[in-house]
Amino acid sequence: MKEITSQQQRVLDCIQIYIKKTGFPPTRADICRELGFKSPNSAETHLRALEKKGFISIESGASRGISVINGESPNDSNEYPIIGLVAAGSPTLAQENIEKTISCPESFFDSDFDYFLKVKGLSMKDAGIMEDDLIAVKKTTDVRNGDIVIARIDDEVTVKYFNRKNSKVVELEPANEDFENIVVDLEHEQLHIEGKSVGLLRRN
Amino acid sequence: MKEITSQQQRVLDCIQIYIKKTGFPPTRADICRELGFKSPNSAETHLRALEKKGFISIESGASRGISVINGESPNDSNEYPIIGLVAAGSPTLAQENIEKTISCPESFFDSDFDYFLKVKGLSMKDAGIMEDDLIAVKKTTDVRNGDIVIARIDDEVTVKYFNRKNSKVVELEPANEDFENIVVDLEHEQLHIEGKSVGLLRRN
DNA sequence: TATTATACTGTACATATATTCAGTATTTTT
DNA sequence: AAAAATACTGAATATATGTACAGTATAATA
Repeated sequence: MKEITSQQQRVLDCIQIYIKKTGFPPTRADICRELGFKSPNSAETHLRALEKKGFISIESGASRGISVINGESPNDSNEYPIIGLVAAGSPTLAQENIEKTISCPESFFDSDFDYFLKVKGLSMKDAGIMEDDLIAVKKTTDVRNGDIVIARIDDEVTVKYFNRKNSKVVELEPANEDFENIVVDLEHEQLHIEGKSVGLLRRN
Repeated sequence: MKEITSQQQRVLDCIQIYIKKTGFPPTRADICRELGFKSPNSAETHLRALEKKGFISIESGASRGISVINGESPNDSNEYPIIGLVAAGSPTLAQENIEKTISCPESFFDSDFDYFLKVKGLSMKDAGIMEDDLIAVKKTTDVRNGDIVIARIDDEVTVKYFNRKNSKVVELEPANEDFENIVVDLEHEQLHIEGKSVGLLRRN
């Protein structure tokens, strides 16, 4: 994406503000009125430049056919389910496990994520994870030592620090001295990594 | 808001999907194409009905001048500033104190809020508030015992539990035994309550 | 039973709108 | 020094689009 000029930035801002106010994009004439241009071609050339540089896309022939690419607060807001950390059973996205959903921008956390997990218990207290906190979980098995993971052994789901000791042993470590490490011998037990924490949300 | 019919719901869904896909609202002809109508007037009458019932608003004369009222994922997403908890100086919304902004739905936390405060130090560790966590702060002086407040004494800003001992003394209590209570004698010191915490956001 | 709302087709037309062409001038890049 | 990009005015035009009018039919309401 090339550099934007200050005038082009003004036009881009104008488009975004117009959409925010009215719900639909401006015409060339609208842009002229907002920014004081006297010819619709002034807007037109700016739009062409913005399109060429990748900031907007223009649907040819369609009136108001402007859409902002990577708009800072576009309709990229999605519904993410809140899943309860039940004692038994993996956190599936099946309807019956979903307590509620939260509307949240896609790029809200540093990494993208798939659902919120509602925490039970205080085993991760010293990591600042309290009861009823919502952990933003990214579904992945690609985890590293020190990551906070959502792990499942048989039907038991827990949130713990991940620590691979060697090819055969993984330790799941709580962040609370009242709890014990869970040592998993991969030769005799199955360990499922459901995902890892990429963020946390607490609502008082 | 009156009851919506199933056909009107189809039209409303069509509009929202169209906007999500293209970035701008559909024309009457677009709606006809999507839903199989053969006359633009079919769309027109549905639009009028939806407007009358309060689901959409129509800008008269403007092409594609449809905007959805209370759209499920509308433009209710606002920019909230992140303010650093500087050792000295109150957290004002002045430009120089704003590190960044976050796009976030207005009703994201249980109460509305005004800004995010980036936490320094571990004095509220046992309340699950860690270094660099973002506290959602609602500007208010209406705080109660047990609330987590953003307090300022002279130029020192801290996050602590609020505890009013009596009419003359307030204690600000950390959630970390390594820290001491701050006892404020209101007759000799000025205590400013900047606001209280209504939520927390952590980005790994 | 009369009236209103819903749910369409089909035609027509004024105007809202995108878009091209012809200029002028300044700045940036090659 | 030439070429390209930027930043406009002004006029012209094809068409995209809203919208009104004329019908038909069924369901809901008063």
